[in-house]
Amino acid sequence: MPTDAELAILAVLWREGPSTVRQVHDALAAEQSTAYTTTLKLMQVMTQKGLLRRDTSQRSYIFRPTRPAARTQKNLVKKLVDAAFEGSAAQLAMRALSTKRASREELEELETMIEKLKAEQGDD
Amino acid sequence: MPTDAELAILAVLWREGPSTVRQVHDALAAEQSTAYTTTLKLMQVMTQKGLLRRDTSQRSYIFRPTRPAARTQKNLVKKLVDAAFEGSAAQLAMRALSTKRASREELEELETMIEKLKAEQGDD
DNA sequence: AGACATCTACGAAGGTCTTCGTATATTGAT
DNA sequence: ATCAATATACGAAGACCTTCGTAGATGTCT
Repeated sequence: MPTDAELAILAVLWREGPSTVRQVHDALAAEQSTAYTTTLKLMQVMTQKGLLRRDTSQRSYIFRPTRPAARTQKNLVKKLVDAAFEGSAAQLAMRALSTKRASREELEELETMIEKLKAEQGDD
Repeated sequence: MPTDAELAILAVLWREGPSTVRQVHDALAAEQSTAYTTTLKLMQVMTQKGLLRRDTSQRSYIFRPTRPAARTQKNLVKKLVDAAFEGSAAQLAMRALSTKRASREELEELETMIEKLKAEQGDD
C-alpha cells in the first residue's frame, strides 16, 4: 500500500508511462518542490518494496509500476470504503459525486455501468 | 485530516454516537487489540487537534466528533480523487462499484442522484 | 586529458504516529 | 478506612516517512 508521497510518483507513472527519475521529478516539480535526490530515494525505496520495477540497461534507469493502476486504485478504494463508509461502495460513490463535478459523459458512463450491475444481480 | 488510527475512532463515533473512551475501545477491540491507554491517548491527541470535543462533566468523559461525518468523508474522498484518479469523481465511483457489490436499492439511489446531477448541469 | 554535468547509492536527521507503562485521582464495595 | 477497579494525564520508546547532503561512478564537451 503506497504512502502519499509514493502515490504521487505512481500517479505520474500511470499518466506518463515508464519514466526516469528525472522525468518523474520534473513532473512533480509543478506541484511540489523537493530536491532531486528526494525523488530518487523514494523511487529506490519503492523499488525495494516491490512497488516499482526498473530497467537498468540504460545509464538513467527506467521505472514502471509493478502492479497495474486499476489494482492499486482498487485497494485504495476498498480501504477507504471500509474505513469511512461502513463498507458501502455506493455511499462512497455518492459522496464523491457530490464533492466534485463530473461531466455529462462520465455520468452517463457511470449510469451504463450501474444498469449492467443491476442486470447481473437482478436474476431472481 | 485524520490518520488511519484516528479514522477508526471517528468511524465508531459516527456509528454509535457520543461515547466514552471505554466504549470506543471496546468497539475497536473486535478488530484491533491494543491497550486501553492507546485508545485513550489517541483520543486525547484528537481532542487537542480539534477533531473531537469532550464533555467532562461526568467522571468518564463523553467524546463526539467536532465535524459532521459528511465533511470528513468529503475531504477524504477529494484527497483520493486528486491523488489517484486525476481528479475524476466518476472514475473513482466506477472503481468503487466494481470493487464492492452494492445492493439494488443503493444502486437505484445512486441512479436517482445521477439523474439529478444531469438535470442540474443540462441547462445549456 | 581535464572540467563539468548528471547519474545512482546511501546514511542520517527530523517529523509524525502509534503504542504502552507508570503515576495520580476518583469511585464503590466490604 | 482500606482495597480494588477504573478514570485521566503524560512521558518516552519504537516504527515509519520524508528530506537532503555527500560520495562515487559515468558520460560529455572542449
